[in-house]
Amino acid sequence: MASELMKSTGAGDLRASDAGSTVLLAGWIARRRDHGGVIFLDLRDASGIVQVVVNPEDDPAPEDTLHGLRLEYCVQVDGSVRPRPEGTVNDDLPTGAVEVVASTLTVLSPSAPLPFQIDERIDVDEAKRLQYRYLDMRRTRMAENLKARSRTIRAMREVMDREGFLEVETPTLIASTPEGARDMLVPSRLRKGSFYALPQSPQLFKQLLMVGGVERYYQVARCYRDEDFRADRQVEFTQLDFEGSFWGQEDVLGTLEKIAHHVVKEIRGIEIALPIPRLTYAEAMDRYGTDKPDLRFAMELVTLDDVFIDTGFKAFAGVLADGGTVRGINGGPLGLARSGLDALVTRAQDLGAKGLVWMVVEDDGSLRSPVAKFLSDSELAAIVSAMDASPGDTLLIVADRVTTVRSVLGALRLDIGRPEGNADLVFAFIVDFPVFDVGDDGSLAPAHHPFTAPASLDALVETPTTAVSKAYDLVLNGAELGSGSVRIHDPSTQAKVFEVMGISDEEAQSRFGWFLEALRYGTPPHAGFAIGIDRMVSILQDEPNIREVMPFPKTQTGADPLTGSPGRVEETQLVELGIDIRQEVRDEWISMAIQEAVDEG
RNA sequence: GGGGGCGUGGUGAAGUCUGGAGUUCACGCCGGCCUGUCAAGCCGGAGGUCGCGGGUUCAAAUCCCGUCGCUCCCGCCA
Repeated sequence: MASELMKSTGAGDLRASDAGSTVLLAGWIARRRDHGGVIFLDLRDASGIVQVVVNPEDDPAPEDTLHGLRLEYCVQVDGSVRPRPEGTVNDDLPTGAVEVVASTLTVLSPSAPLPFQIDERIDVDEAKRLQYRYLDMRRTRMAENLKARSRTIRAMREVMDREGFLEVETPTLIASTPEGARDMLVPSRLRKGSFYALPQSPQLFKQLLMVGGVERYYQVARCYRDEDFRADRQVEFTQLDFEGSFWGQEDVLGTLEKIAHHVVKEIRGIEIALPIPRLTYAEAMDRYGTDKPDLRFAMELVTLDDVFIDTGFKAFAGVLADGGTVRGINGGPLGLARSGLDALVTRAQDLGAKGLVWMVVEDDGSLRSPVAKFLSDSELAAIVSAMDASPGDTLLIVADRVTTVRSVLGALRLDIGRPEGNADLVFAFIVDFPVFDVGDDGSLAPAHHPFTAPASLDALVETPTTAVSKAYDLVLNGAELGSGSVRIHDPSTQAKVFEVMGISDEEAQSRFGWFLEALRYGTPPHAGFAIGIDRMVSILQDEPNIREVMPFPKTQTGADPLTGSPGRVEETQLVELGIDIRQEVRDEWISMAIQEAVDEG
């Protein structure tokens, strides 16, 4: 039997040229204006909104049904499209030139009173939105974000297909190889006491694909990292992961430029300038105080060590004598009152600085500042010159260890900086990342996974603290969109890198033995990248956090208010998995159950 | 693990600093009127243990302590 036709066209697709045609619509009542003798319904479906005119005397449905229509009822309308009468055209609606006169109206499914209004103008509490996400996504904001997400992924696939990449799915139940972030673990029933891990990335599998001769791989990959949440971090997230054989850094960055260009064109309808500018890690840290600089504005950090080399100002002299540095940013014409300047000082202290020196350039070129009296005329003049300061500019100066100065000024820069001109989306590549992050105490911590190729093996061995690797990031508007690297493809280099990183042969064999074995069979040179899709879409959509572009995200404590996950499970399930919950955890469950019972009365 | 913000009828907000009757505004909901509205309009109505617990006080949405939830940030995220 043929399926029953439930709708013939999208409500939002109707235009003046459709006038005269008969249509079958189905959707939800977004708004109703019941005048008694005539009822106007704004019918919304996935395509948009159109006005339906219901005349009770046409008998499209029983009178009490028509006047009983409520918001978000799911209805079907059989009717004819006609131009709106003179003077009633609604220019705010794409369909505003026409309306549909209902000949038959059927309630497919009534709606209970709503927990919140499907209304763009109200910022409903997000916990409530997540609990009723299926209603939230009827709102334009979520509906548009889901569409943008889909179009972004489609645009990415278009580039990958065009470039000859093979889409390959890698497993999501894998061996745990803890590499920094905590793994999400899944117990095995067949092997009690053993656990799978959910992948933090398909890293080692995609490298196996290169060994396997795939040459060009990509995947829209769900990844998991069991760390704390942020506005741009969820435990579960999605990446465009890709890798190429006989590839080096230039091939990867070139592909990223194609992806960025195509995605922005599809989502924003604009063409970004290529090539994407590049900064080395060292340059980025030096000029912007961060490895993910927001390049929509300049406001670069200026080093003032030379200016204060013989200063009589004890605070600066002391810092310089201890091997610290004095640097500043020209905040431009901030026009702050004393209270605003004091707030910046407090902010700097919250960020870890011992203090913040502010200076305002007066009309005559002199500097107004609490510390001006401690500085010589030549020092003041040198500051103005070094910071390219003009009358009205506010200068912010921090003296401390270099790591502190960078992080504080980098953060202040983001606080006060505003996009210049029509800078909207500004991408950047950060290249030449160090192999190790050097702590203030001189300790070394690997900055990347141990499969990242060093720029020079000799340099890595001889001067590990300054050695760089063939690792690179893609940054957009101050957010890290993703990371990649050229990988190590030869076992002897891999062994050396493990050694430098302090990973013993035994440890390497036990954790990655299966992978190291694979490297022995003619592994091609290869390189790749992973783009955080959630972050990219959230920025393209001007959203403040990635939850807004995820259909069913979790809250900051890892819970889903809709389904109640994570939840406790039956004892029988635990027994089957060979999992024994400690008594102190059980006690906690009991006290939480009591608390919940109390909360519910 | 730590720091900040928020929690008030179904929704959003004001009230909290400076204690004095659950007060106010908008939307929604229920009933009535209404044939050109489009955030329809007009009339009437219902609806709240001010997240929860404890304390101070003659008196607590308001002050104090604790706790839960949401959120932003630090740590963490090779």
